[in-house]
Amino acid sequence: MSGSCFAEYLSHYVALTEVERAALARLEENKRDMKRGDILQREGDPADEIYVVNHGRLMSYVHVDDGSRQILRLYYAGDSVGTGNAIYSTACETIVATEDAIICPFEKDALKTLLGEHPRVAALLFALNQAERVALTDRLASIGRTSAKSRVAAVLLDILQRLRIMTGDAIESFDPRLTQEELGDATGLTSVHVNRMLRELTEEKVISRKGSMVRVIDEARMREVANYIDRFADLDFSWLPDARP
Amino acid sequence: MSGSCFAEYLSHYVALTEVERAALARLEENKRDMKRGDILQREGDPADEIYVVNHGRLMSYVHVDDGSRQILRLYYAGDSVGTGNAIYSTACETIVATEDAIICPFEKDALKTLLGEHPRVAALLFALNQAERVALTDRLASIGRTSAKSRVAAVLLDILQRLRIMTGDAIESFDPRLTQEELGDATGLTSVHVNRMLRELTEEKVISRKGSMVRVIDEARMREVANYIDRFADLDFSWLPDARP
DNA sequence: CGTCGAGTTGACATAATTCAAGTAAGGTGG
DNA sequence: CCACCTTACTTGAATTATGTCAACTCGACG
Repeated sequence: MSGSCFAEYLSHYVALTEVERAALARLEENKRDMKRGDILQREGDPADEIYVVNHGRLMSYVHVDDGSRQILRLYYAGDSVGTGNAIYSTACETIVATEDAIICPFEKDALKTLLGEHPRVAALLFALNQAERVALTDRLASIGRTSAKSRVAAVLLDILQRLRIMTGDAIESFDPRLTQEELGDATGLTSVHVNRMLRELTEEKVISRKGSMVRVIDEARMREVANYIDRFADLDFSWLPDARP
Repeated sequence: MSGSCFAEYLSHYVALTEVERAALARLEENKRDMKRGDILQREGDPADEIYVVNHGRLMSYVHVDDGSRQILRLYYAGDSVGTGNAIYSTACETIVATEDAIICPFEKDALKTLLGEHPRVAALLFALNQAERVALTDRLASIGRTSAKSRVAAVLLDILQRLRIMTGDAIESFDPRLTQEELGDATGLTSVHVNRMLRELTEEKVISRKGSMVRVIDEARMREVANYIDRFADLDFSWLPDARP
């Protein structure tokens, strides 16, 4: 099997050397199984480890005052999770599996070695951090400045886009693996209102739904509604340093 | 004078070697003056350069559909700005000075050199990216899940906190250097509503205002209202690799 | 076959926006 | 130094988007 999901995911962007692949694979030596709903870490837990998703999907969230929560990110195979743990001694987000998953924990110290010995990988991680930063700012704009319908469309497109990259397929139909309540927690809405927005999108024939599956019928319209920006269209990794010989 | 604001800022967290300082200072060799309102880059501009703030304050924002905008971040001396440019060929955010400023542009290629030759600096930048990521998720939770008053309080506290770190002083009075409209663009509110929230905070004696100056009178209450989390209290840089000899 | 969580829908409540009409403050040219 | 302009701030009234509450349906599962 693939030695490392992490390496495989990074390979989408840059051709890795064998040495680099091996170094990345070392992060995935340990595996841990998770079932849907299992919690990887809670806010406030000691933050000793970072994780790579080997299989399945997870999400991270934080609680706010009144008991509601904000979903921060969704994670897929190849993503690193809990990277914030690198710089904090306690976790600042809760991480939970949204479907059965396999994750690979590694000690913070392994980062030290990796970054110290593989400058190009360090640069690549820096680059991916930037991508994540931009993804977060896109969500900030979505939640801060767009309508409920737009936000719901945006989160759905976001998931679809990521699944396409993972599978390599031009799918239009997918399972978000989030309840309407969770979609609400991701978009800053209530589950009731998410439901109404889904209904409207359905009535307008932008999407259709069957069970938990969502099919994007009119993708152009969907992107328009969502204010969607394809951040993968424009990537530039030309400046990465050369691999160390 | 200080060779490098960037180095100085990083020194808050890690003792840099002379070699590292010199490498960082090299990024700040060129200086460019800006006046309040000057635009450093616009969304869609070619993204060839990254910047370090030498002096003054800036902000970044994106436009959304209907002509409104979302302010993404505020920048202060020592911050790197436009780091997203590293991985995109066109800029994804507009950057503008909120007061007279001096910024130091450098080519993406300089990053290549820096990250390749100074692994510990690379690790430190990785770490700071994580801090920025967490700051963004805090704002996501603030905008997605808290009331207007809470959001306004949060953005004010955020600015105050950063000014304190910069000046090293325990100030309670400061000038946000943002109009109420801009505060609205940062929090996802209208300027009218920002005004009302400021009034309420004033009436409740949490803050007082004179001209554009804001004074935090009851900081405990302010933090409570804002749902504030001090992300600087809990930092852990112990895992950084050693400086290269 | 009953229970439980998720989804659905309507009626109503409320936070925040929009519109509109002002006031204060700072900058500029005469 | 004053009159004028402009931009930001302030406030009230009406409107709208979204939230709240409550009831009901549906399908999964033991």
